[in-house]
Amino acid sequence: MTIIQLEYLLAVANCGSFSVAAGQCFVTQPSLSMQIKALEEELGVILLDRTKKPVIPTEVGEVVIRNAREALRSYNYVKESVNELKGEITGTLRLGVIPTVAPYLLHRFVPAFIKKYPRVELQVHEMITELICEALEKDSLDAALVSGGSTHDGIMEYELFNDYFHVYVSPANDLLERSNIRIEDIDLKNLILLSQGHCLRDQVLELCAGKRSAHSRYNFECGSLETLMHIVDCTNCFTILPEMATTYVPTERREQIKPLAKGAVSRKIALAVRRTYVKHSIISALRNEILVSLRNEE
Amino acid sequence: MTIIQLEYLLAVANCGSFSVAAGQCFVTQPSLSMQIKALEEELGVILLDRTKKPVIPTEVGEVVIRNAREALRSYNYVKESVNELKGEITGTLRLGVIPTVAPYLLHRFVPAFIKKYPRVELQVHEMITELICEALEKDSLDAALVSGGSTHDGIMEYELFNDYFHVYVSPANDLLERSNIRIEDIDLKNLILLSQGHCLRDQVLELCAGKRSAHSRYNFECGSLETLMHIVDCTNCFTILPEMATTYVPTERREQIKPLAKGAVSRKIALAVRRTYVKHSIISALRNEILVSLRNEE
DNA sequence: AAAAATTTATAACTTTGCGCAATGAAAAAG
DNA sequence: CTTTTTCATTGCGCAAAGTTATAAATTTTT
Repeated sequence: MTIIQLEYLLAVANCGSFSVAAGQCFVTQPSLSMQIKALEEELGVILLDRTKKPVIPTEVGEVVIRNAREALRSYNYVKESVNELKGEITGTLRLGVIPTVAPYLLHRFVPAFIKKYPRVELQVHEMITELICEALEKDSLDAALVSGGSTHDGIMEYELFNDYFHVYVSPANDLLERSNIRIEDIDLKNLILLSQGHCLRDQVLELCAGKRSAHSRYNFECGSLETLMHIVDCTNCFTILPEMATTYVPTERREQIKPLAKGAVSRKIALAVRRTYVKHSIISALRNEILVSLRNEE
Repeated sequence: MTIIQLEYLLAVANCGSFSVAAGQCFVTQPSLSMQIKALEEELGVILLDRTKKPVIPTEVGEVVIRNAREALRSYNYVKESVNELKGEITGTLRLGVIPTVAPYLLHRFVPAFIKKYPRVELQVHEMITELICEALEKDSLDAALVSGGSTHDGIMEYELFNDYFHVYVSPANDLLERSNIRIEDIDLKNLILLSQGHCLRDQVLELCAGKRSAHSRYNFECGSLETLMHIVDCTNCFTILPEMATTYVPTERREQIKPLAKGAVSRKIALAVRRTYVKHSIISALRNEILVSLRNEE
């Protein structure tokens, strides 16, 4: 049983395919297959059910995979601990970012970060919260930028800042005249939402909970806030945006942004990590860099 | 960084010598030296100070060794978990036993155990509690039979049974006439003890705490209870024995054994394991076998 | 203090194991 | 039924880890 074999096993477990896993591990498929086979022979059990598509772990496989993940974690921490002692910020950082944060935050800190830490390979993956949580637990992400409070048990969050909600109103909507809007003023019929899976959608729905009127008859559900705004512009609807997203609204449309009356309504942007995370120094460098970038732009 | 390199590193850390470590790892010394060197080069730090005899870890080395131990633990648990699932009791069990327990307990369960679990290689090491604790923490023992409550923090104890204290009196001593003896009757001047390091010695001293008279003028301190009894026999002294040790006193000397008046004075024999121990199935099989052997002989 | 022994490092050679390319077999998709 | 996809099998090459032999340095012995 080698570390490589465990890595290959986890790769297959993560993506459900020998050939895809082989690609991710940068080896050929036969090479990976042989190693998995050797591992199964040594342990004396079948770990993966190849008859199913996608390939799924057997009962024993589930247990071995769970323990192998833990083993690789502590194994990698040996190297990591040396880097920490040396004060070196080196290695790969796989960062997940939710789609409603990525376009408004990444460009603020990424350039400075990669310049300051040239020995860190930063991999950014845009994905929704649910996938981020899975990935953090599976150790296929090291950290993620998410909306606070939307993660599971095994995940820890470092709060970064508050992101206040605003209403973005169509020029054709009556609310355009108002200087600020109360939640009570909102008519769900004219509210356009992000598609399912986005935590911002859930937060907006939460915000309007208690309002019993029917949802938007348009039922536009789209994947990016930019699209959402464009739809608002050409209907008589409105949507709710986080402050971040309002920064890049062109001047001629600034009038359409209205703060929510009771200003304390916000989401908290947080840096999420596995509870037993390992890359302490890189991640604290990242956290610091994000906070610095925010301070600079205020 | 390979698992082998970490194993070699731990071997050196445990025995303080490259050549001895190589022997323990069943490879030649150059082979081990090369691997350690490769590991140091990869991590970019010196792990071992070879100028000292015995070889000691550097500051970074200490950290790496600690984390490497943890990594190997979880690594080995992958295999172990499969054995548990298969219900197979296989592998090596390194069992430490304190010297005041070994001669009276081992023969009761070892034969049955090795017969019942032929695929377990049982290695018994007689050593004092302090060394046992170190060995459990360093993962160079899997489990140990000790006197309850004498272990450190990272160690967990499964209590097995009570072992009551008795007084063993010289035929020349006045106490010989008594049917039982109170602690108050004990004159420390005539008490013979085991040598330092034995937990039984400390327990006996604890028992007599508060008594302020001088210790035995003979100051015999010996390493085995058998020797202790022989010395008692040819002086006018006495000693305190656990019940286990009285089982094999010849009939003609049985008169010399006196229970302690308040019968609740005992040590508890326990099976000690590291808090994060791994060989669950073997160890629970062992525990069970010991308990069965006790039941059979009562 | 010199000699012997012990311990770690280095060098040359051998073996083992992992990866690759090519190919076969079986199942899923068209 | 054919085509495509996916995993398994085979044979070959290279790199990594092991071995023996030997050097260098330190400790122990005489």
